[in-house]
Amino acid sequence: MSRSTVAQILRATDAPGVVEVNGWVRTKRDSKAFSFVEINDGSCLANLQIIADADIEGYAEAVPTLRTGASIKVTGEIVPSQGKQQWEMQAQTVQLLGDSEEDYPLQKKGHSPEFLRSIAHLRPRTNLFGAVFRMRSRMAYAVHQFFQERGFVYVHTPIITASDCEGAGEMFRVTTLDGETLEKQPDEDFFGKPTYLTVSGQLEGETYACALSNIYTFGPTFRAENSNTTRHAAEFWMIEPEIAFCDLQEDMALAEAMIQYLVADALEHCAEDLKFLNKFVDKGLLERLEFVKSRDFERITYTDAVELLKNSGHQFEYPVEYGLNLQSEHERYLTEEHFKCPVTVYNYPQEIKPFYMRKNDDGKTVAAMDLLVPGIGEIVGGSQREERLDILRANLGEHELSEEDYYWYVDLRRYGSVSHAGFGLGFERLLMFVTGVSNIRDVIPFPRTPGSADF
RNA sequence: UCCUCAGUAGCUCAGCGGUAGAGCGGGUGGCUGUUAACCACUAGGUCGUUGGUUCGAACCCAACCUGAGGAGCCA
Repeated sequence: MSRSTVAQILRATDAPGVVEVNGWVRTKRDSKAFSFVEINDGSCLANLQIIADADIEGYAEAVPTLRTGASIKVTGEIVPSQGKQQWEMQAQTVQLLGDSEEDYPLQKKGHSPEFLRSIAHLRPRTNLFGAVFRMRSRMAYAVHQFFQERGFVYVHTPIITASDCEGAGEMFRVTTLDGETLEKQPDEDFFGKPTYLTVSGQLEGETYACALSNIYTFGPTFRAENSNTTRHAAEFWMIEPEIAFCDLQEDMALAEAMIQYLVADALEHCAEDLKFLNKFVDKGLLERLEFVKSRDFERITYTDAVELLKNSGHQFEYPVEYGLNLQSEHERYLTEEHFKCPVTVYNYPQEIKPFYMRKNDDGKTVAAMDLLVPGIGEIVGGSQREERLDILRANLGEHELSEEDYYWYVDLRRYGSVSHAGFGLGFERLLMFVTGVSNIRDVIPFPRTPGSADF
């Protein structure tokens, strides 16, 4: 007899016969002579309903005291259900694998996401988190598929780094020294110099793009910002492609194509989970995803966006002025009110952007872009990189950065420099967009946020 | 970091100055096909912490802790 997953059984077109299945009890309903037991093994959203007659092997030991959360092994024949599901199991034997104590916190009823965060080790057993994390896995696979199909090379940039990708945020210090030694003898540290957890693999990624042409990274990223919002985490996963012989227009096109590819992949491969999320989490989800999949994204320059906002007649809390950063409310207006679709804003004033972004011919702006989506805001940030040696050196000076620290980055411009561009896509923000889940802490298994690193 | 709101049973919440409540979950019993099953009975609480006001505080005041939402920073 073969061991089956719930997904294999429920997706069968022909009756699978007698099988063994293992899982965790979601709910049980007793009658006098038999019990209904529903089990879930995470292989899909739906449960398998098991009919356990009171006289089968193992019933007396296992079933009467069976509680939600317990793990069981059941064998039996898969038969058409008399109820609303297609298949159910007529059990022949049942065995308790692991009892669940009576204070098991997950109930059949809905729980708040805040409560479920406090039991992050058990929340994957819920429908919501099962759906989210199956989709997380599928989206990670689709990211690789998207780039591999296009001939991109996957590069593992370092987690521990001595270089700061300016503009990316505060860094976590990595050290083996105690506080006092760290202050007095920093050169005695493990690496002989101050080191940090990476805030971006971009600078290292550029070096590989300037050799392998098209590369991407996909790995954990760390920001020590004291950010307390629904879309920031101290540890998150980021995808950073870097493309040689590429300008900003191509860069934007790649970012847009990637979002559409991932949305289409989710619609095709996560239909059951999406249907659930559409029903219980975000009623407009499926409609929005279908829309994003098929419709071209909008593009607007920063300068035009500022004009548009100024002339919108809309009262904003914060001022709209050339040279100021666009606030959340401005970005929301663009993507949610005005265009009502994803929008890429590009060509930002150089004063508000980091040293490595390429100066445009107007002398005022740099070739930067942010891709904004409704409900979340910025999901992608990218730019064409400054490939001209003299201008890059001048930029370093203007930002009071030392060329010594960045010598290897500058070298790329000394030996066969080429135009190149790239972007960073926040994997969790993509997941929020694709699942409709509104808090980043609910799309990463064990979220790390200021003051919180449990589990 | 700033602003706002909230902490009462395992969970969701009611009570808002006068003896601590409900539904669900748990336990016990019943029920021949259920689907968040149903019916009956039952156990379960330092009302976030500390201090204050009051004859009396879950309730009013202060500080702190924890959580959430918004802002900034960004992915």
